[in-house]
Amino acid sequence: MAIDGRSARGSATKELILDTAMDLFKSSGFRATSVRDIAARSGITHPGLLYHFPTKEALLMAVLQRRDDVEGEPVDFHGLDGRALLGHLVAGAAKNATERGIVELFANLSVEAAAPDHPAHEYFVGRYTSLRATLVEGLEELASAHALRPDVLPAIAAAHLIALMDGLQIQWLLDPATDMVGALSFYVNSLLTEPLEGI
Amino acid sequence: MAIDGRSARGSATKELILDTAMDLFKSSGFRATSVRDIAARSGITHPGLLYHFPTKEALLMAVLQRRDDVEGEPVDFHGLDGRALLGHLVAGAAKNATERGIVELFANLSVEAAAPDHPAHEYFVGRYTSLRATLVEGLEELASAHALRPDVLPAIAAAHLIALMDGLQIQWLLDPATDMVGALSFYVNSLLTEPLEGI
DNA sequence: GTCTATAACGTGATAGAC
DNA sequence: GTCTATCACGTTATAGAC
Repeated sequence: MAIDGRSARGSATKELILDTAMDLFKSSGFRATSVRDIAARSGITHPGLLYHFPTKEALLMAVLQRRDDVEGEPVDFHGLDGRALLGHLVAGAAKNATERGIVELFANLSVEAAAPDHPAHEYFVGRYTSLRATLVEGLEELASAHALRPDVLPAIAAAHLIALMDGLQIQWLLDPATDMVGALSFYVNSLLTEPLEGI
Repeated sequence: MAIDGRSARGSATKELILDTAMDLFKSSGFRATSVRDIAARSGITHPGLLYHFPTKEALLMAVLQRRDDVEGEPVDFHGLDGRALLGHLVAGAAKNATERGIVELFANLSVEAAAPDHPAHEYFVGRYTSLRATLVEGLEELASAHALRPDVLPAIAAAHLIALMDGLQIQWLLDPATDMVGALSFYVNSLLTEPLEGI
């Protein structure tokens, strides 16, 4: 809403801190990264950092929010037709398979944030609710276009798709030989009367 | 191998510590539980505990091992025919839905243990490998009995089943209204020519 | 507004008395 | 086998200089 893109989000120092934090969260995970580490790599001391972000968890939330704002990735699938939506899902899995750090981060956070008192709890609940709703919508659209096999229930298939993405990530983290993309696209195609092109 | 069942596993104090640790790991998770907490609830001091289990991680491994020994649950599905195997999978999900603490514990550990240097890494890799192999075996048996729909690939379906169990648990932890058992049994029945009785 | 210095606490782990 | 005492470290948070 501001005229220059910077003041809308905060100072340059804030941006630097956010970049550094995201890097370290990716490569080392949230819990294993200390506020001191992030501060040192940002060229300031750790209380200096805590002036900008009062707690480590506030910093985490800012990183997550900015990732959504910048990449628009996690749930911003609206406006796509059903087949494109499923294609993006598979493409997202393929992209994840090139970034182990961020997969670890989100896998860890998803389960950490299961605790109702976790600072990112509401964020993840909203993220999952929104993604699920988008998927149900896309699948229902496909159903009315007779592009879905007749025994597919959109509500259940949506839960399956999300569960497969999460669960396959765990298997892939434990054993990098796991073919996340192959397993996911096999399921996607099992929903459709006509297979998705190019996968 | 010892004559009385006790000395095979350790002293009564060890058993008490293991019980207490499992309780606390279930209710608060591994990382949020301190060695001091476990020791206090066991009626000893924390160096007293560390005499029996030299590190917190050694204690964790002992808890995991004992759970396997006592319940024989996680991967000891051998000797079951394919349909019974799938039934036990669904029954396990139903049982999990009554014990939030242990679902949180294993969900947390699965992703924590994705790090190759985690003390439980090999344990979880072995656990997943073994479960997957058992499932592939059971599904192949069903395939040769023509009990499987013709387009089902055992290797992929096995990965799907494990991923669905893990992924649905995450959704259920974030939103307890999630129907883990329904979603899992729907997938199981979608594999079979004849639906599983009683689900 | 921004940061340095420091506090106050909890953690896992160890040394050595009993 | 269990204890007291202590260590070194990481954590969040605050007081106050610039």
